[in-house]
Amino acid sequence: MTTCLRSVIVAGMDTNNAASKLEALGNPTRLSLYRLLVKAGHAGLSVGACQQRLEIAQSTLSFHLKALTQSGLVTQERQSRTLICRANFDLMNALVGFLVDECCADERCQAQTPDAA
Amino acid sequence: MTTCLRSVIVAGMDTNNAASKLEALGNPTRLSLYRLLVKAGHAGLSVGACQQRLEIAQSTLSFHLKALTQSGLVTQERQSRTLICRANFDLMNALVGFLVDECCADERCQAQTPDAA
DNA sequence: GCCACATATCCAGTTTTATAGAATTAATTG
DNA sequence: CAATTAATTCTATAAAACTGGATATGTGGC
Repeated sequence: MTTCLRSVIVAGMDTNNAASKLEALGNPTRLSLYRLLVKAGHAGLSVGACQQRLEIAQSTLSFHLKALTQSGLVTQERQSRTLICRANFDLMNALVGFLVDECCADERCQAQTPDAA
Repeated sequence: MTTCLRSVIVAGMDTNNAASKLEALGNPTRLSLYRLLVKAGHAGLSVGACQQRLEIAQSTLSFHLKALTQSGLVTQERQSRTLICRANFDLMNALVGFLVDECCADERCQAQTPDAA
């Protein structure tokens, strides 16, 4: 149905912005962590729960988690002693949108943007 | 309409695979290059044309282009003396699909996968 | 075969990541 | 305030990425 899939909105995203987010996801440990949170959905997971599942050193997890939260792809909410982590789905959608933005702008393409130059 | 957008197929993608592709896109220079090719669509662009637009050293472009082609995100076709580069849209779709795969598997979600565990 | 063109590889140097043990901060409970 | 739990920061080290100048390779024309 969609060749260039363009069904999401690109909101306030530029190249450097998007690159830093993709870089955050471009590490096996961080991607595993992110996907763990994607699966967990709105409920999220505590840092400790993530550590148990990923089986990596605490400091290593903290290092990668920091990268994901700083990029905005993961949000955190304190619940007394534990920190709940959640995937930021809106940002993911914006990122995906950016990747396919202006897809085939110089060509005919089934899924052209209405506002493409 | 879709909260977790899941309209593409995840084909032969695993975490390490996806991470290496995301890493390839997670650099401003490479992301600019990739988006240049996305805009160019099926017609693609020669390496020289990319260099003119990006204004970086030849060796630097070659370095980044190699990363993109090795990851499979960009394909190349020789036309006599020039190399035409094209974005691999199918792989991009697979990558996006992987990112949102099993989205909210542990939660109710509008766009659940039919085969999710 | 030689020359011009298009692109890749080699080779530094510099900067950035990734890892994890040890120490530290922060929040809760008694 | 001492003890406990949860998570981060400090520190060091090894590995990898990024850059661009110089050089090499492949391609086509004369």
